Amino acid sequence: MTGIGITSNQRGRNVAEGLATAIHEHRLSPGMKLNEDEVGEIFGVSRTIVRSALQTLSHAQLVVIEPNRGAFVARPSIREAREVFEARALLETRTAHSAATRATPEDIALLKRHIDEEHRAFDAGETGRALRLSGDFHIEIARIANQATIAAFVRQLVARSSLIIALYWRRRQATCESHAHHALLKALEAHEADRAKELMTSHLVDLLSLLDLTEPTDAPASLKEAFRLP
Amino acid sequence: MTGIGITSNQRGRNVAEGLATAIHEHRLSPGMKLNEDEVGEIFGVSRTIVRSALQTLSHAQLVVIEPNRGAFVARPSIREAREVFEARALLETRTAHSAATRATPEDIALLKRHIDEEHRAFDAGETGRALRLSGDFHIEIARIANQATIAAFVRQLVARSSLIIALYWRRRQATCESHAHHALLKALEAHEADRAKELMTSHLVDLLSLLDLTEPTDAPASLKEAFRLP
DNA sequence: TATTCCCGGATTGTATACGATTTTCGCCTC
DNA sequence: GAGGCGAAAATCGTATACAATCCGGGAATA
Repeated sequence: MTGIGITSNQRGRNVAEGLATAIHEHRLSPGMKLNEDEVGEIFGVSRTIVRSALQTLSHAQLVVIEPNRGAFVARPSIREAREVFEARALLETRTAHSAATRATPEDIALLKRHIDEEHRAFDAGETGRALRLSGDFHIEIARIANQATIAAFVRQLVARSSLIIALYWRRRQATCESHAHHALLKALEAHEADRAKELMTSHLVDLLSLLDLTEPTDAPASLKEAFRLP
Repeated sequence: MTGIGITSNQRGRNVAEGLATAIHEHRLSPGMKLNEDEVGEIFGVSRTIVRSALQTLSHAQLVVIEPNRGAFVARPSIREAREVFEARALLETRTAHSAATRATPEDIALLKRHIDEEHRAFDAGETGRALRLSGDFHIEIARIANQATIAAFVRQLVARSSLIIALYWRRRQATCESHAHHALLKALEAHEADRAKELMTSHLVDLLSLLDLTEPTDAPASLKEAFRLP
């Protein structure tokens, strides 16, 4: 569930999701140019559809459209990085709290499977997929909280976090992640709302503190290889 | 500043703003069909631009696009109404608090002028404009809080509130509004952050409690008359 | 009269054509 | 070799054409 906003346009939605997933899995890096013809060729659609998808992504702030110059994968500034995590702390303490009071055994089971899969992906060296799954964990909690409006914001912020991590994450200890998620899961399962809230706060503070918020190095790459085409 | 998300498309942006303002001022009612040709004719642009604008508005959840059926001004459900005000309470307590610590004399002066204009519009019987200005007051506070990420969310929520009010507001005492705004202003001016926070909370709770959250009556109308065309 | 079916008009979905703008790159000058 | 200039190529912005879909109304039937 790598959801962006609601598009009516089914094909445009598919393209947007494809690009978003690639961004979440760090196959597309911040700053990369998204040429309309090229994207269209990759997904087998016309520029009309591609433009619709790019507009969708720009609303989610995953993409920046520069007039007459084209669309680029967004490069969140240091300031934006802080803002995103601050907003997440504000919103996700709420979702964690609410999810703890509402979580059903099925929800817990789902989250467990999520963590397992995240672990497996990480052990298999599929760091991109692991990263995406780790974001999905937060989105799942927002869904359980049963507040669609806030959940939509969280989805957006998690997506942007993925770009922030791509830009500012330089250390390699990605393991702490799943420990924090496991602790959160336990709190949710025991319906300890206040504890879940605190765990979420410290988890997000941890994440932010692990970032190296200095000017990022450039990391260009090719669009086609992100989608494994010749 | 009736801002929606960032569109590159300048013309599409203008159309989106025009429609959004009309929604804020209750000239376009929830459920109204937004025919692409008709909108295009009103703004003097082709359907390409209109579609872009409608997509923008659908991301802001001011418009719902039903595949193969067209775009309609959104009709927030009772549940959505509660969710929006709950999210606003969460986000705007933060913006109020932060704005109170940061507000400069210029900010205060701007807010004062805002309230005055709101008053004037209300006294002049321009309830639509008064309504929009009252929303802008909240957006201005979010701007002063200097947290662009949260401010963008607040803008969206304020815009949706306008639809909610159009649907569920049945009493006629719109006066309480500006009293609450005035009290808030005083707290901001005195840098009483905690007080500003509490005032904001109770203001939003008040607003929600003044709504009649029962199934709304239909209120159809014509698109062209919303823009005063023959 | 109520119901179903089918067709024509209206409206949306998508591709494509063409003008506008930017980018690239060879060439000239200094 | 650096820098500036200009034309060609690449790319984006918008309108329009055509296909796909939906909607409403009238005829046929029971």
